[in-house]
Amino acid sequence: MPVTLKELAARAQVHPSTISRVANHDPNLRIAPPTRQRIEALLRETEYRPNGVARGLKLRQTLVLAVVIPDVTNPFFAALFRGVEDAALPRGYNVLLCNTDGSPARQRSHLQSLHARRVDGVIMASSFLKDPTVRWLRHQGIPYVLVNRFSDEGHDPFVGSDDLVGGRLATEHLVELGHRRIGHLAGMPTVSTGVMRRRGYLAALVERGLTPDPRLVVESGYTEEGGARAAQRLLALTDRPTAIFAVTDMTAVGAFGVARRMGLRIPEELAIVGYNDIPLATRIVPSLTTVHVPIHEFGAAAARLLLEQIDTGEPSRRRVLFNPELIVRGSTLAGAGSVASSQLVPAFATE
Amino acid sequence: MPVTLKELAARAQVHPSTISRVANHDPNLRIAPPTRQRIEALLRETEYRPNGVARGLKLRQTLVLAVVIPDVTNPFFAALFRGVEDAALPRGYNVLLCNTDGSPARQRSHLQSLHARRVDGVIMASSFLKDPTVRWLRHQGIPYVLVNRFSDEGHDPFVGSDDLVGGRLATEHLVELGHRRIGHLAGMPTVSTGVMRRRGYLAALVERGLTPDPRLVVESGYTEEGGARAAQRLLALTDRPTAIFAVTDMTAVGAFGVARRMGLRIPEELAIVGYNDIPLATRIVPSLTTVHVPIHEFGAAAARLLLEQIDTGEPSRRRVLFNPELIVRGSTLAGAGSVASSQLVPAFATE
DNA sequence: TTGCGCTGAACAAACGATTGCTCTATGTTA
DNA sequence: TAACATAGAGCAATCGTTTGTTCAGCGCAA
Repeated sequence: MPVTLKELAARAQVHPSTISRVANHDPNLRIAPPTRQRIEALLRETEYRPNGVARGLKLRQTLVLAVVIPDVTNPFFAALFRGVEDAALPRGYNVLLCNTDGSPARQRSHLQSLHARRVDGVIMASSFLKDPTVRWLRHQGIPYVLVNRFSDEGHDPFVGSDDLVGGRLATEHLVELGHRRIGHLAGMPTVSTGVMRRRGYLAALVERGLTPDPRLVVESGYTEEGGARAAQRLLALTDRPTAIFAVTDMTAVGAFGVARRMGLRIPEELAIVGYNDIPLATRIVPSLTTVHVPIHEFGAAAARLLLEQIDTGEPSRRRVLFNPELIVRGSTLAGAGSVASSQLVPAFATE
Repeated sequence: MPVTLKELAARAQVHPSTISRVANHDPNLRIAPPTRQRIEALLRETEYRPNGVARGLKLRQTLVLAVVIPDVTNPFFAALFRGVEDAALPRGYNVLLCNTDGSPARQRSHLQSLHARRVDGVIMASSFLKDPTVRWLRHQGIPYVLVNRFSDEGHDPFVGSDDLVGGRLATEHLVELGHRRIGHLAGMPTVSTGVMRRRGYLAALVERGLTPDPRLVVESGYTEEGGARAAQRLLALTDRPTAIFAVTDMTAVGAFGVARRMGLRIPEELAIVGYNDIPLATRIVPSLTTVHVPIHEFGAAAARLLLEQIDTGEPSRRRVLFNPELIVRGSTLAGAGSVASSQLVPAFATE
């Protein structure tokens, strides 16, 4: 249905290659002005666009990137994706979105499919610490960038923030507020964010002279449901914590729900700190104290790092790190909610 | 880098076409058992996967779909996308995600790019009532399905719900609660959901003997910011409404923020109804009364309708409609929040 | 021995675009 | 006038698969 070079060639009475050169603005093309005009008119008239598939076959580049994440329904990953798309689009790339639901099998199957499609590069935000699929990517020579979660010894191009520092920041804040029993909704031991934030949590406790209590660390995974489940276990303890550091905002939201159903007032009876500063953090009541990371910028930086590798043809080992930043809101400091929120509301609110 | 048919052919001492037939399990292939085994062993050993690009060129199908939405950062569209992916993946399709930010120009540019890539089909959730790009899709013969928003006279394959009914449902609920002055945060007059829900709102008022007041209808668009802006205008009226029907949950959330900053208690001083029932609706306090639509199913049904067209090669005019359903929660009925929420919480909450 | 029918593969033409190279006029210079 | 440079195109290979067709060789019956 769409017009091809051959058809245009027939109509313009020239060879297809000539059309191709005109369409691609070949700089050292010698052509008679009338011929050029005839062809250009035809190109405009037919709105000719080269068949991307044929072009991809010949040029060995598809102008397609892929983003592999656990679940776009999680606002963190949605924002991350936007960062990637916003950076990739001006360069002519389109972006495939692959949700793994945290399943290694689904991840593997996605990557194989992406490889068969010859995508130009992969941005992965769903990697595990020991991740065969990451090694597979490396081995296949597919350009890739890890984002938010690193893998193995960190010998991959990576964009993220220092989760150790972030975990410490969050925990120190709670200690400074006077909390002695601080629980942790921990991520998975197979995921870098999980181990690093937990490590930051433990380091902060020890540095402040508190003795970590293993019963106060409950694995929650990264979903709201997991957070709720874990919070429930934590709050069922006879000597329950007065504060919780949740590995992500979504798990913190899960804890919120449980606290509300138990009738615990936040922050008076239970202080909660999250991680990532997703938009939802300012919409719940009280607003959520959290560790801010530039999510959109994560995606954009990852895209740039990936495109750089694609351009140079060289795999990179660059690591782009952003500083995590504590944002104090109402879930840890009564009154801070409104303060923080008035600082954070968009301009329209002050009209 | 990846292995090709030709290389395998050289190694197996057969012609590439033979390898291809074995790899594709050509049913009427006659081949000597030893040869077949030799080739199959080679295929397994090298983990051969046909080059999708070359395959796409030859077979004229890319096994790629595209989803075009305003913004995946909006939970509604994120869930919609998951619906599409979940239905398309088992059929071997991957899905491109395109965000338009509501800009017709960006939408047009995306579609042109998708066309050049020869995606097998497009699912569009960002269409306008008069939308040249929809007509362009039709004209180009690209299989497509509209979802949530319809276009033109509705002569397109479509998945969604009856927004007129939904708007009426929401408004009737408020009337029945005794509200006389009911405001409407209206969608855009260029978008079907906007006009239909507004029409439903007006119909409900008239049917219940109330006189619509034009000043109570303020255009908000579909973002939280827009909702906040519009709500602010509405609540600044001397004779301000006691209830608001917002065209979407996100705009309702914007109104929530404004109400809170103005110190208005919800639902006592201001009742709010949203639309779509996104997950956020149950996470805010009080939880949001809203018109439920099966978002994930929208996406899945759209994908099925699209694949059906791709399979048959025939454009469809089928319209898949789901019934909108009112979910009463705390933002209109004090106390209903906890009731509704206890009905809606996942199993873990009752442990 | 000729001819026929199979089997088991190879052959070759697409799919559309890109690009180094070749070729033919024409124009220029010696 | 002969030699040569240059402009303006066409030629053809290639990217990796798919698939209709051809073809060589063999067994077997007439």
